[in-house]
Amino acid sequence: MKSLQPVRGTHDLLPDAFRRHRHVAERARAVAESYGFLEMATPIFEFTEVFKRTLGDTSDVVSKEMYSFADRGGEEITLRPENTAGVCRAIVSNGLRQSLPVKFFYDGPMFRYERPQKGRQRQFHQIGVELVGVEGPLGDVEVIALGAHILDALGILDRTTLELNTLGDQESRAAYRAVLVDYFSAHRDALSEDSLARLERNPLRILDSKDEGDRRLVAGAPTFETHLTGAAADFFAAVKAGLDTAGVAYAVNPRLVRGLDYYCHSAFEFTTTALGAQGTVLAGGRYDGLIEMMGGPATPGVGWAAGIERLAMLATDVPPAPRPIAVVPVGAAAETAGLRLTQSLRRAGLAVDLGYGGNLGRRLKRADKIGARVAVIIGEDELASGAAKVRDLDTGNQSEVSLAALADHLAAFR
RNA sequence: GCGGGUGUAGCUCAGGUGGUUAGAGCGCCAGAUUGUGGAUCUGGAUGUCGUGGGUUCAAGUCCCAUCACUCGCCCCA
Repeated sequence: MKSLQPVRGTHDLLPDAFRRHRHVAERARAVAESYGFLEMATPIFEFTEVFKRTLGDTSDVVSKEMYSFADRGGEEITLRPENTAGVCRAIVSNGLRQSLPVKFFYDGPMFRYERPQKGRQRQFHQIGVELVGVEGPLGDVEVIALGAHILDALGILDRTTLELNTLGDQESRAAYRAVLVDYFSAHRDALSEDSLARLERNPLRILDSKDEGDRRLVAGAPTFETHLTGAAADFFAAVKAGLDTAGVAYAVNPRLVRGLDYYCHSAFEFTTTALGAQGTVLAGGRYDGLIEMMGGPATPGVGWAAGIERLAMLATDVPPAPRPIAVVPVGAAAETAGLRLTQSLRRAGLAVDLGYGGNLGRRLKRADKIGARVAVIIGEDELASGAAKVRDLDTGNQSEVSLAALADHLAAFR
């Protein structure tokens, strides 16, 4: 252990930050449920094979970003870098192919061994949805519309752009890939170093290169549109028409490409310019071949994931911290009565903070600092008279309320 | 994994060309107010100057390494 620092790229979530995260997750869950997506969870680690077989050996996630280790039994284990593979594994493991289609929502930590920067951490959190067992474009439309709806519920939809593209079916993609390789190979000397590597591993990736020279080449490159099979073109048209019907605005970006092997047909990204180099806020696509790659029967699927940290940085309307009622006992005799009173108020459904020590002034100061709405003061006088002092900490008004009537009186501050 | 920037108190930051006891504001603690918070006033404590080496009579200041953060690339949420 190196001193008392957290591991690089990991962060503590103290209450203020945690409240933002929780707000994002809760809003998202509520909207997802309104679309019929049910929350579920898979383990945060899986056999390494689950990710290796689905993400593709050449993807950066597999080749350099996985937290992998051998456990005590010698099993090769990996902390999940994303959750789609785990959810699909769970569908097969639990025999859920009997109940397709399934609609899942999830929320949890993911792990990637990356160089941290703004909006990028080694342990981060994602919410996401997976719709498995629907092969038609209506599935894509619903999943994308849900993403837009959640962003809207978080107050950030108007600061994002939905970029949409198609990666076609197997046939289209193979044909286009071959044409692209020919084109870029002919201009090899003009390609950037990064793109030369892409040419070997994932030539489609060259399309969204940020390099100036690459972009000039890309501008003259053959487009995917002209290489789509009729079926793939129809599928894309149906997705666009569905989004129009659902009232979801989008911009077709022919250069949008996904890095992971399992995507086909729809690829989409909600992007923003508010997060520096990390523009993607919510992204996903269709992955019809994934379960088959994993060793299961061919099963279509479509879904997306969104980074909670990124969403939390953009979210508006984050609720303020709750304001408790502070019970302030004065003097040793009142401590017991204070505890008894506190517990009875809590059982009545109120949020109550019991002051822990010091004189009256100190305890009121503490009550003020934690944002208490009212302070209930009980000392010897109050015990004798059977009525507590109730002090409104916003206005400074103070009144006497009989102990028996306290819970009802305070109900207004629940 | 590659390149740039930064690291001084809990937080935000000052500390010309090395020089003796390292500062401010906010926050924190105490008192004015031993049964009344917030405002004000008075007083107090902050700290391995990220860490480890080196140069020097002398290092917060210069050099090297390392760690962390940060910006960009790769890639991605």
